[in-house]
Amino acid sequence: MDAKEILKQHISKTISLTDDESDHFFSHFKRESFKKGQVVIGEGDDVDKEYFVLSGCLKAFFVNDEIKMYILQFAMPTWWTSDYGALYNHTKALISIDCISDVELLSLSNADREKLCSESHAAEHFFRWRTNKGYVAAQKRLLSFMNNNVRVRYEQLLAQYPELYNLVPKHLIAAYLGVSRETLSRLYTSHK
Amino acid sequence: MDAKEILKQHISKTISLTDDESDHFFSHFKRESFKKGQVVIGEGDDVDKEYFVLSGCLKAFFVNDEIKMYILQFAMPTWWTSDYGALYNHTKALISIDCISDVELLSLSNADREKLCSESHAAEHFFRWRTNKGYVAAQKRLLSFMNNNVRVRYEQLLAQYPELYNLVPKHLIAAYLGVSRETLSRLYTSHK
DNA sequence: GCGGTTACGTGACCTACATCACATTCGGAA
DNA sequence: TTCCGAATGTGATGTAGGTCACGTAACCGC
Repeated sequence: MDAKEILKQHISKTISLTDDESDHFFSHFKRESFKKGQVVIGEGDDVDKEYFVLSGCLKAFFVNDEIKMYILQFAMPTWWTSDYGALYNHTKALISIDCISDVELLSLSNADREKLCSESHAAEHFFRWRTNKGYVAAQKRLLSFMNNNVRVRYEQLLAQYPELYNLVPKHLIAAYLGVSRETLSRLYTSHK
Repeated sequence: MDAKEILKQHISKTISLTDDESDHFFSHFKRESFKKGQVVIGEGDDVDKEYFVLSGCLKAFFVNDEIKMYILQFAMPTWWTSDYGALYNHTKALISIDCISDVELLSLSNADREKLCSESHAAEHFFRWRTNKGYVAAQKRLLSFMNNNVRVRYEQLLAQYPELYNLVPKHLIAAYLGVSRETLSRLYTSHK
């Protein structure tokens, strides 16, 4: 399935567009390819674009004191990712994004998103609902953080995204769960 | 300042409306008053409305195993609150909301919000940006949770919302920070 | 194929925070 | 005013998870 088709199917879950509208929407995106390990957004960068994942997996993360890394999101196909704080507020990136595997992306600039939204009520509607869902998911994760211990959070993560188990190294899973790699390692070796 | 004026000033930070448009927008809201301690949304309720706070303070919280309470949000004047997961997905409330002080609210039903958004591109734009900001704030809080210990999170909270110190009991501050009230108490009594 | 970097496990020990128990203070209702 | 429950402080002790240290195995570039 080609890039346009993947994007089209994704947006059609929220809004209906004619083929012409869909083409117009797609025409604002730019295809970008990255190799495993490449940096898409580095800390301190100016952030002008957000990204729609066609294939592969990225991580959006924050590094504290140049030492500890916390992963905010594993971005999988049909997910959107960027440093939205920096993108919306026109500040330097605090969050970095790099590639866990080779990836294919569609990028959309801040200006083009706003252009699409102002031209098209439907586009505005789409982006409203995309963020609504993201907001609810973020609240849910926050709650899980407060409410559940590491073992439960680990099991929930794998239950929801089983493909992560083979796709990403364990120390990154630990960084997503907010624990040390040693603690995560002990979770599934120690019985009970 | 009356309710309409408060709401108007709030939305004018994001979009420009004529007086007529502003009146039309406001006409979909219903004024609601609650006394300290009253429940606005209870766990298990059907959720049909979201709320804009005119005055007072509410808490949006989750109770685990009928024992531990975690506060997701202290809702202050000009903030919006609801169980958005339940509201958007038409499921029963998992989050409860009640009043820390006497409260004046403007309620907006799900249907009226969608009506406003479909009638008015500007309204859709407003709600998109409202959620965008909420999403960024939720990510920031998640990061603070992973990155900072209780003392730092407590200091950040009071630095950002000093009024909370006198307004809400400490055990609720603890529930927001995700720690026991005893631990919070020891933070500011023990030196250093 | 070699050498080094990365991933991962594991033991010993440390620390932040939770839990339990109890005392004290304070605000609101009768 | 009196009383009761809510809010708060504080000691003793338990525990999840962090940190440090070390070893091994897999992977990657040259």
